[in-house]
Amino acid sequence: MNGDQERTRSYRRASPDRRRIELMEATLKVIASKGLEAASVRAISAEAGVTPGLIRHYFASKEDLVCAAYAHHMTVLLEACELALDEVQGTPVKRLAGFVQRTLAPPVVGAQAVQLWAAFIEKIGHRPKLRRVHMDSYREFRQVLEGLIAAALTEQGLVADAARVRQLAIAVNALLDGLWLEGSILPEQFSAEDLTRIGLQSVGDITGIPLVQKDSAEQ
Amino acid sequence: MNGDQERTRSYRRASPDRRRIELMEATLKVIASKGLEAASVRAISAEAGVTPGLIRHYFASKEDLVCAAYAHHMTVLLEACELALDEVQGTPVKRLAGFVQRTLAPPVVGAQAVQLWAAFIEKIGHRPKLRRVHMDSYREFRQVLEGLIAAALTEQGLVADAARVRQLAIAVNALLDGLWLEGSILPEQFSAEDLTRIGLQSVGDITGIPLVQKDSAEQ
DNA sequence: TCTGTTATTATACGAACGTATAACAAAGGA
DNA sequence: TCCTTTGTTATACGTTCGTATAATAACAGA
Repeated sequence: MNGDQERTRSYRRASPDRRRIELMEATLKVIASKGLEAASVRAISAEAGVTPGLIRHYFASKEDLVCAAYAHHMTVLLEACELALDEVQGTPVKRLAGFVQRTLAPPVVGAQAVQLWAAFIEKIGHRPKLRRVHMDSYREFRQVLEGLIAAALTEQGLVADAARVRQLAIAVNALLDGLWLEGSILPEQFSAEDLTRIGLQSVGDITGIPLVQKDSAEQ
Repeated sequence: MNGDQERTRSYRRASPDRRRIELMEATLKVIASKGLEAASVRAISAEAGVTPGLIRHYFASKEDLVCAAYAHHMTVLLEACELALDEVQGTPVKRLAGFVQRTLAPPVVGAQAVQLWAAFIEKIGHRPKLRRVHMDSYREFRQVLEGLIAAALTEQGLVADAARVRQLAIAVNALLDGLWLEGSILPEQFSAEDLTRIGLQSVGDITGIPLVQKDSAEQ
């Protein structure tokens, strides 16, 4: 019935780099969909379509795999974020507004994303490696935000020293974090429009940069 | 050497209600200090000073214990929050400012608190009971915030309909969540003064209610 | 003081966990 | 075509997990 070519070949090799990524992404997928408890070595290897022993061939321990998966996840998110930023053309103010909108919409907002995030946050208290990854990611995200805010302030003719820009970035980052969290955890409570409207309005209030046009005028 | 009265009595009974609470609080303590992975039935019972079998006498399963512990934790937090609110006297604006300060300072801000919170958030995606507890807690917290904001707006002579108050409460709640999160996860990055100053300033910007006095004047 | 109730302990069982090791087989170079 | 390399599977070990059941002991009421 079936092609007999598959009968004789019981498995296929993959390049080491490719296999490592497959295992890390399988880890992320299992944690996001089934939860941390269900993310056993056996479940992860099944998701990746390999046998459990292979994990030990690429990672010294399960903890190493989880740490690598987290770092990989953050790297991908950050790169996607920066790529998306390049696509947003226009004035600095419009770039800031676009960034806020992207942060508060799928796929950034989503149940699986927050599940994954919470799973790693829970471990950060005990794992120095994970803490380091989190610190670096947070710092880089905030620096992107500082750049956007500084440029938008300049465009608006507002003056702000570095300390003030840093403070604004911290506040905006916190606001976006909080909206992202509740929008992801309780999606039935907020519509997508609610989230972006509140986000744009509040970021505008905090920074003093109007991101949402008043009524129908001033387009 | 020791009093021999303890020799003959190998254990002490406790009232059912008392023991239930002890087990729930031991659960919270283990999760907060050692993490979810370490929170086994044996570790929890050891923390509570009893044998593992006793847990099954009070809870049908470990999952039941964890759910009950989360609900208990949220109840205690909310009650403490409301009690603290009663202590803050003064004008509605000062009450709002006091509430923000309390939210962004210990013991609300802290590594163990965020660890506990993340552990439960991670489970919410799979456990309807936990999701319900989270929804109720979030709603109640936001309603407290809405009351504070509405009163402060009225004091300032500002008009706002219910929808706008709700939107402001969502934004303020998100901001406080975000500041609380990063302040708890990376305490070395933010001083306590940073956190409250940014919080008061930003909440003031969002709501249009000045919560921090300008320079040294207008006291 | 005795007796009944039940909170608590003691012990055990099967399953699943992370890890270790040896055998196997797929691919590349000679 | 054969041989070497090593990615991959197969199997197994010891531990710890959540849960179940029987024995024990603390306390209340007669």
